[in-house]
Amino acid sequence: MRIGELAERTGVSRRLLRYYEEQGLITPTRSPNGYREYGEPHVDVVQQIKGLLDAGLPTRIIQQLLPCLDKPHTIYAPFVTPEMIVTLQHEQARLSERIEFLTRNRDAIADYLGTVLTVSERREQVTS
Amino acid sequence: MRIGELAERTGVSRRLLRYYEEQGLITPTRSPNGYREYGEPHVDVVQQIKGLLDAGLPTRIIQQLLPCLDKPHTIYAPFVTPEMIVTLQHEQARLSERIEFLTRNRDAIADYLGTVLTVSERREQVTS
DNA sequence: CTCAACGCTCACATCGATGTGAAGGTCAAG
DNA sequence: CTTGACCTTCACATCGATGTGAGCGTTGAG
Repeated sequence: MRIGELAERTGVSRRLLRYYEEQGLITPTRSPNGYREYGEPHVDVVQQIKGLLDAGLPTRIIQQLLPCLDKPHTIYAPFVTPEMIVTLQHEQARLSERIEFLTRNRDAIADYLGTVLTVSERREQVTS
Repeated sequence: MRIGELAERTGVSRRLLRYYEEQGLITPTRSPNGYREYGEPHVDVVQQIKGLLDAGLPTRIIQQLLPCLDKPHTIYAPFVTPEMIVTLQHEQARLSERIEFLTRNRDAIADYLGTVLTVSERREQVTS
């Protein structure tokens, strides 16, 4: 498919799709006329990128993460440098921290909403 | 305490502390000489802000979140507008999505590392 | 008294993610 | 053959989060 369709199906602007490419996150092939050609898998990858991006990860990191995020692991140990492993472990830890932090905050909001809604409910009963 | 100490204790630059204030996230008092004066609780609040910020939330949202993130809920239902509640619920849902997404990705990395490390371990045994 | 270390404001710079638009190529339908 | 809807590249603009530094006030120690 071409860039327009991919943009529509992923909700990511053409501009950004080209940007992701420029950042080395995706590498579409080119038709003879120079148009970018994307395959079906690109839809998921772009969603992935989008998600990681607005989770606050920079493209630099995403680039390192992507290769190990597609299900059938096509890259084996021989191709993975020790530095890569360290980076991954590091990034994994950061993700865990992030998750814990967000969970704590979400739960705090839940608490708050729980209290607030209970109170306004009680008031409703009184005034009715 | 003054801005320098707070910066040092939170790892957030003076510049950013002033920026947070400008965005309405913290409101230090002022000494007679015009210096900002922070209290002990500000340390935690700033950490909170920092965390939410690099989890990708914009200051605009953080501003709405903060009031319901301090433990003793000092603000009750009467002061909470229905719009606020809707915003909070919305933001809570977004946080949940984010958490799920990050968790999936972290687990994928864990998987990958598991595979990779197992393989290189096996190779180690063979070559040794 | 003076100097270093801090504070203040203000403004301009940078960086990454995005938008927007110009100038032009490709192609299918009328 | 033209027109409209795509595509291309390139460049400049914007936005939020940050850095940097100028110019100036405050304060405490030597």
